[in-house]
Amino acid sequence: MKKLQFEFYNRNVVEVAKELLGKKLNFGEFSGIITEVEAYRGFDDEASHAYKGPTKRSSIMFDNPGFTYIYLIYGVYYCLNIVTEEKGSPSAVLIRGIRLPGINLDGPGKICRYLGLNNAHNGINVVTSNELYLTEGVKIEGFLATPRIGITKATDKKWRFVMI
DNA sequence: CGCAAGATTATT
DNA sequence: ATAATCTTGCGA
Repeated sequence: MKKLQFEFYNRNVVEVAKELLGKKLNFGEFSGIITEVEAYRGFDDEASHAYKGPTKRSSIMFDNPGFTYIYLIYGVYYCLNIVTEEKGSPSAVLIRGIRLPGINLDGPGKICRYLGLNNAHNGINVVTSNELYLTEGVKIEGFLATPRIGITKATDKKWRFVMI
């Protein structure tokens, strides 16, 4: 199946987040439908890792779209993001939920634990990689927009999107 | 150099 | 409600 191209990711992060719902996430032998995402954008979003400018961890969010951003949270769980928007415009979509045949994964930590994603998979180009990439998935009925989970700042932004 | 807080989850 | 557990980021 054809991979989602550079142009898909090179757009407003909120738009990309919404459209990622129903898309298929392929990693090795795994292939699951994305059911829940959150958008994070630098500069005007206090909850973003990129809010205070590029750092060692968040600098990839400032770079080209279509790359993975994987980080360790609370020293315990990894979270998978896809970088969006043009170089210099920090933003990323956090993958919070996917559905595999026979199993439902809700929560970014569970996804990475189940799939075996870790910092070795940080910075993968999902447009060209054959190990980790996204393809067209299912047509969705619709989605809900809610405040994001697990953050203490910018909770007024409804940038969490859940597939119905 | 030291320390507090963090885009989470399982358990009490 | 809280522990687990470590990297980042900020202050001294």
